[in-house]
Amino acid sequence: MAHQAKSTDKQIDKQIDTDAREKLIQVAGELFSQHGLDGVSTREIAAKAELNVSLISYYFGGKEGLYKTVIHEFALTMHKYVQKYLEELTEEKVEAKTFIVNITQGLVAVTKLKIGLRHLSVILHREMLSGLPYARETHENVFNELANETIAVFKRAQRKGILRKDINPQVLFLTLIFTIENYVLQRQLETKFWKSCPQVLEDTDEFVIELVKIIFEGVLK
Amino acid sequence: MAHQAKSTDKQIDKQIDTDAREKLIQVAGELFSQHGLDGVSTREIAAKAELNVSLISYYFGGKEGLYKTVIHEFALTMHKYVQKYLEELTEEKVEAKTFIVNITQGLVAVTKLKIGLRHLSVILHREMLSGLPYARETHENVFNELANETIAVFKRAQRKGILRKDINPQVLFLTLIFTIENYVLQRQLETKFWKSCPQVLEDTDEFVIELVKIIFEGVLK
DNA sequence: CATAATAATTCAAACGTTTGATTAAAAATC
DNA sequence: GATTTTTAATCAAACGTTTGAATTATTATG
Repeated sequence: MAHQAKSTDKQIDKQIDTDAREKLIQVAGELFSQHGLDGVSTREIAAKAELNVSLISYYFGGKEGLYKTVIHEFALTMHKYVQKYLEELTEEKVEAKTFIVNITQGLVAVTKLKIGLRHLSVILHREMLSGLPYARETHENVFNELANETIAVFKRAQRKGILRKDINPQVLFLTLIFTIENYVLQRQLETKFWKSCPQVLEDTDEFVIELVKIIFEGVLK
Repeated sequence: MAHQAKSTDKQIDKQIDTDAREKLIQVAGELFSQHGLDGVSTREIAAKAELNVSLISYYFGGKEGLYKTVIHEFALTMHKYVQKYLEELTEEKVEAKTFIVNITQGLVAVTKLKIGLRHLSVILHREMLSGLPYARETHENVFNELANETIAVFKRAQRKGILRKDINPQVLFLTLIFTIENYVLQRQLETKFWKSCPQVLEDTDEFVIELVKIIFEGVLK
């Protein structure tokens, strides 16, 4: 009952977001990514944002509302990039010569986008561990679409003789996306999770190029 | 000050664990894996275990003590298997003929172990996202050891001409372990995270075999 | 253009509930 | 009968949220 208005038909984009609203989303994103929904109190968020606690209820209807908003704003940004990425991939110009280059470029783009939105990648990953209680819709709309299209590209490449036909395209996709997902997560941690692999994780381009080399060309011989 | 005793030099293994103590660890493991440390209350744990709340303080010195115990017991189990797995790998019998078979068997073993300890895999993964506040020691002792030894095996295989020398062994390790880690996590979720890949995730052997095929033999041509 | 009326925002204080932990008594065990 | 285990009752602190007043911004009016 307390969160509403601000859109009077005209002037929608003039002041639809107050400074306080944006600040809360930004600060909450950082804190939620570090400690999870239950690990952060509304008072902590308000204190770090230097705003009054009640503004969380005022703008978002409560703590959960703020959390959902953080995820939703992330989904919007992610969706744009994913769309753009998919449009290039779904072209029928799947050729042997440019295939590896296109795949690499796409993976680098997705990886860097996830790194840019690292806080929200962590939040979404934590959501996954709990069964997506607050991010199910976001995931289904954005990520499953990416999965379907990418797997379709692989199947097309198999038909054209670019990829081995005895490779499971779904496992191929999972291998790529799982590796990139964890790479982004580990990269953003202050604690180096795998002490044996320090410098490898610094340069994203280098990592993705190595990843593509391993997966597409193989490791043996 | 309330958590102690129970080890009177003799009779260590007779009654070192009470029924109540074991029940608390088991129930807490499930709940912590579902909702995280901050998402579960001591009263919830006690209620599900059908025990009194104060037993958590009595046996573990508090909620955090119970949480650490859950992780520690996991580490003990994991450490045994990792040791056993590494002993086989560090043999100097790295031969081209058996290399793929050995690697595949090792990966299947680790994957199935992680699936068997799925609750605790989730807890440890959540810990990772928060910077290992309670599981740093566990991770450094158990998992970095696994990483070092595995990477050493790859380097040895490179020297013997089994693996390509222009492959980064660290990225190779990360690709394998990241993929398996996420495979285990997704597998235990009731929510199918990647709707496009349903049946692929059922059979562990099949998944690992496909993974090894992709990574070691390559996907192109 | 100044002024009144209205709406949107911010605030300190307080609400009732839940939290993890403690206590002292009761029960069980040896 | 002494010790260990379990219980119900209780605690202060922290929780998310609500409140009603104060402040600022916007719109309507003369």
